[in-house]
Amino acid sequence: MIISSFNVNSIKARLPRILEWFDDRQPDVTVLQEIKCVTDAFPAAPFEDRGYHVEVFGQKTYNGVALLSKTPPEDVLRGVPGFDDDNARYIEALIPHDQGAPVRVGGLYLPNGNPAPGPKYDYKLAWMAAFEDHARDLLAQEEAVCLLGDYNVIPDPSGVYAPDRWTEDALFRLETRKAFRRLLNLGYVDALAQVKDAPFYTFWDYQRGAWDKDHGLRIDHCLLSPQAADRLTGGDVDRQVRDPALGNQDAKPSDHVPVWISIGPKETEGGET
DNA sequence: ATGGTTGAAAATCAA
Repeated sequence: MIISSFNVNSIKARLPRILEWFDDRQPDVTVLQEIKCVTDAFPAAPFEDRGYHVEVFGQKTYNGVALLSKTPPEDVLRGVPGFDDDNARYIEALIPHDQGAPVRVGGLYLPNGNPAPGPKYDYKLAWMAAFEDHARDLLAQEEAVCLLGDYNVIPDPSGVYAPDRWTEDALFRLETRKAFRRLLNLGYVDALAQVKDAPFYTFWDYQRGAWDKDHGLRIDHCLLSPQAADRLTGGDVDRQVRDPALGNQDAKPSDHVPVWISIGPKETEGGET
């Protein structure tokens, strides 16, 4: 079962390229971030035509997340429990697996937090604290859990093209990295780091020719509970989706690319692939 | 040191 995440930076502006990627990757579950539309305005039809169930947590102009799955999702949840958030940044559902135990999938769009320090950074840290509480509660259920999306966190220096230039940025500040590390210390596994060799990136700024110079950031992540990590069979970053010269030319690329992992029916011999 | 780009929206704000 392929579980994927894609910060699309507007579902409407990106639709031709998103559909092209869906047809190539054929994910069983996808979470989308920054759809930038209200729930009723989400273009569900082309996804439903491809056999997906569509769950949306929309917002006007900014943010907005969605969860699309080939099997009907159960226990759909919108927002991080117990956190009073003005923004639509989290959606979660229990997804049946055709051969094994179901996987609880949470899709998140963690606040950017810049400029730091300041109120926006305080909001980021508060969001991370609430998410940590929820992630801890999920672990206690002893299920296969996959929490993926745009974390807006660079976990370590390998995740940024010039670490020394980013030490004061909200995505890379020590306090941000420590909050991310606390999630891992709960018992979650950074799945992409398991299946790929560093360095690799998932985002390239639109400005300053970042793509051409490969000035990227690793900020989209997939965290797995032990029960899910034991079933990890693969994963990758679909980097080609960022190339303006490739793919459907009816739309420009997002500044993020899709990431995906594969979850098998049961525990794999020796862990990974 | 500044500027460079994109999207939604209607002047800027967020990224």
